[in-house]
Amino acid sequence: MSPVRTRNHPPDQAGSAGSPSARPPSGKPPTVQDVARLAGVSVGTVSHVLSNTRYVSPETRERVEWAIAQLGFRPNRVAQALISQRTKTVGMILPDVANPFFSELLRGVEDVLGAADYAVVFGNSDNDSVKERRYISTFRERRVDGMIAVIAADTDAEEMCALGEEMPMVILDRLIPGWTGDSVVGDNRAGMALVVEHLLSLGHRRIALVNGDPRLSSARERGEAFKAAMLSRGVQPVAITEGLFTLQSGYEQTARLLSMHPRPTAICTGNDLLALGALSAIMDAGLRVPQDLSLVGYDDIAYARLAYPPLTTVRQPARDMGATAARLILDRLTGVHGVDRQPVQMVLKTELVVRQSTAPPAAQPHVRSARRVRKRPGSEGEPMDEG
Amino acid sequence: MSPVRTRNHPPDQAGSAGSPSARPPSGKPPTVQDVARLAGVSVGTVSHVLSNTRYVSPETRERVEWAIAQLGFRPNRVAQALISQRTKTVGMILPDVANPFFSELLRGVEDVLGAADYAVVFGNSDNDSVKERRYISTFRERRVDGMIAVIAADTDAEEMCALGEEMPMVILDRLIPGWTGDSVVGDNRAGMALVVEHLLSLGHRRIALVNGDPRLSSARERGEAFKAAMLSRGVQPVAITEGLFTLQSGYEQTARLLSMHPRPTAICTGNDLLALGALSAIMDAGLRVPQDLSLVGYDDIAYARLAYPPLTTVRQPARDMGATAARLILDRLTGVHGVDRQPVQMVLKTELVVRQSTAPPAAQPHVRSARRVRKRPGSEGEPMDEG
DNA sequence: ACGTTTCAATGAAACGTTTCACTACGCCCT
DNA sequence: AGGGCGTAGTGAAACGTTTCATTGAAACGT
Repeated sequence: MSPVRTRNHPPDQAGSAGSPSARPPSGKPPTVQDVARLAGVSVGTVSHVLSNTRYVSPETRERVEWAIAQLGFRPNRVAQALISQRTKTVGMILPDVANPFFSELLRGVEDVLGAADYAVVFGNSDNDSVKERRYISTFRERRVDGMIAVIAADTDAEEMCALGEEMPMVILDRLIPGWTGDSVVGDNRAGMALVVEHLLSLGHRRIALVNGDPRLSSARERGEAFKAAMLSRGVQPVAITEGLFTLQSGYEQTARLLSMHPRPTAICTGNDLLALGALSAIMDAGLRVPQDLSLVGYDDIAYARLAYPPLTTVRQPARDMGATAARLILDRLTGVHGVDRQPVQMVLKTELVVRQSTAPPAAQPHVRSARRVRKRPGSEGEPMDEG
Repeated sequence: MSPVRTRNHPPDQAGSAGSPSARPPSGKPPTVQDVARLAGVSVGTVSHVLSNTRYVSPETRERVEWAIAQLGFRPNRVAQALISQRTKTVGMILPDVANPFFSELLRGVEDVLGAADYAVVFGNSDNDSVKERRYISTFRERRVDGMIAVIAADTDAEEMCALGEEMPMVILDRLIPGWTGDSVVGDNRAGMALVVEHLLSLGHRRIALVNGDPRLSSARERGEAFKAAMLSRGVQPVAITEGLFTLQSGYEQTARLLSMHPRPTAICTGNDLLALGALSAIMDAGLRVPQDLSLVGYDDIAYARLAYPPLTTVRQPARDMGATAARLILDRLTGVHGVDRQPVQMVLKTELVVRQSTAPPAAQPHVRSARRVRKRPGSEGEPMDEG
């Protein structure tokens, strides 16, 4: 049929051509050179076959593809990256993958980038801007094509902006004053407003807020929205306390609140970890949720629903947020707009998920003896960490 | 003091030498060439200064370091990788980062590898061997130095072994028959034996097991250990059911078990997600834990402790397991033993964590009307996913 | 004074791709 | 017949490092 070229072995039999590991175990993986030699063509031609970069005659193409299959050749992406100046890699910085909210973000990021044949490298900053800087530095040395970051509380804005000038970058979940590039956040103000609305409409008037670190925009915005929503309805917050976005901090802040007289009838929190910590403190105090006290979380991590009682909370579409950030990066990297489209700030919708941790306030709050005393978490050698 | 070399600008003033961004924004990052030119030396010398690969005279070294600082030079790791054939990158495959057990593993891996200046790239297989294969393939193209994998249920053993021949590889959490390379697992048999021991000594005799996919070694070993431990004490399991390691599956399996007459007095589970699902089913049936039924989890994910009641469970040192796997990889990559040391199978200790979901069985199990009926999870548009 | 050794630094090759300028060749047109 | 042209393929340069053989100079011994 096709004239057999004579330079080298033609694909005489398709017998072993389908087997991807038919190459001799020569130690090192085969290169385009090997393929070119076996197919009897130049390396340029092999490259063009691989990347569909130019027309190659059917016979030649077939020979090359046969040689590729024969050798089990896989292009070396390191070399590709060096020449093309694109690693098809995106770096992600987040405080802690073990935190369910962040791991959900990461999952969303990886879903989108993985499907686009990008690799994700990530680092845990532990909310420490020094670690954060270190990861950013190695990511730059590795020539990632872009970065997605959930920044620490004390991250330097100028530094980030400078970085944003250098490569596509998306700030995720937490804004930073002065950042003018792409960002993806949940609608913190709307979310917290829904919470306040919910509690007020249940009849609560003595409402407190247990919040995270107010240097984080997420905590700050939720805190401000809490105040604003309360005041706009003519209700004064009974207390606003701040700490970290951790179980431990939730426990401690709440324990303090519970000693107020009179007690709040409802507690809002800056995230679900705080709420779960609060729940422990409330139970340890011998109080019931929601009969004695209503409690609301924020984020709707998977475990909010599994708590007892299941937490009323504000759902943030964490996976979606991650996916959106990834799509923004991809858009800059491969999109038609090019790197210099207008920066966008995506604010994703949040919604109130009413479960069983909220109810109308008791007619008159009463102190009751501990119905069932749990040991304080942190005893029996179980420190309350960020979980 | 030192004779000023005349080829180029000497470091006349240290004034701006400390500022890392003193270079002109020339578009592309500076290279060793630029540094060499500015310092008036050859690129080879710059390389030796950077990697401490040979003695360089103090004056020359100083000039080079000055030039590096001046330009804000950072070595291009892609080029380094190409020439050195080592990317200082490790690939990790896991079923789902959003699963707290796996994200904890990943955290452990990243802690160790990040500290050793390795980057971690990862992919979610969703327990699908096709996706898994795809990630493995791209990781190979990217020339990762090694891989750590939590494999899917139907992963091909031969394929993995072949891969293990090619690069350092550690199998994590789930063994695979025929795998002879490094592996890190928790001591599933010992862990489950502790559970059985605990329940028996509380007086339980009607004990059931709710398990995950028995094609996974983790599920299989726990199941076998359950049977063995029971039988060795002369007690027959009342039921062993299998499904997936998910909340949903835990709910469904347990719901079925609860319709048995007489009911089991205790339920063991293959992991905490199953246990949390079981907990929902039990509460939906109007039963109390531990008064009517004892329940035990496995893994001790962070949320086991936050459930109501806090779960008695077997603690697996997930972060440690990840860290150990990472250290094994590092040992092969940089260790004194070299790549060809004997493979090791690390079996990490597990321990029973007794919380409040277990108690002696009621004198005579009775059916009681629903004390408090929770809506079945999965209603109100909240599917019970893997969480 | 001359050959040998040591030392610091140089310049080119190599890593495995992509891309670009070039070539050989057949074809068409006048 | 000869020039122009489109086509399929070639070979070398380039990417930014590391490494290795080489060089030039200074030091040293006889």
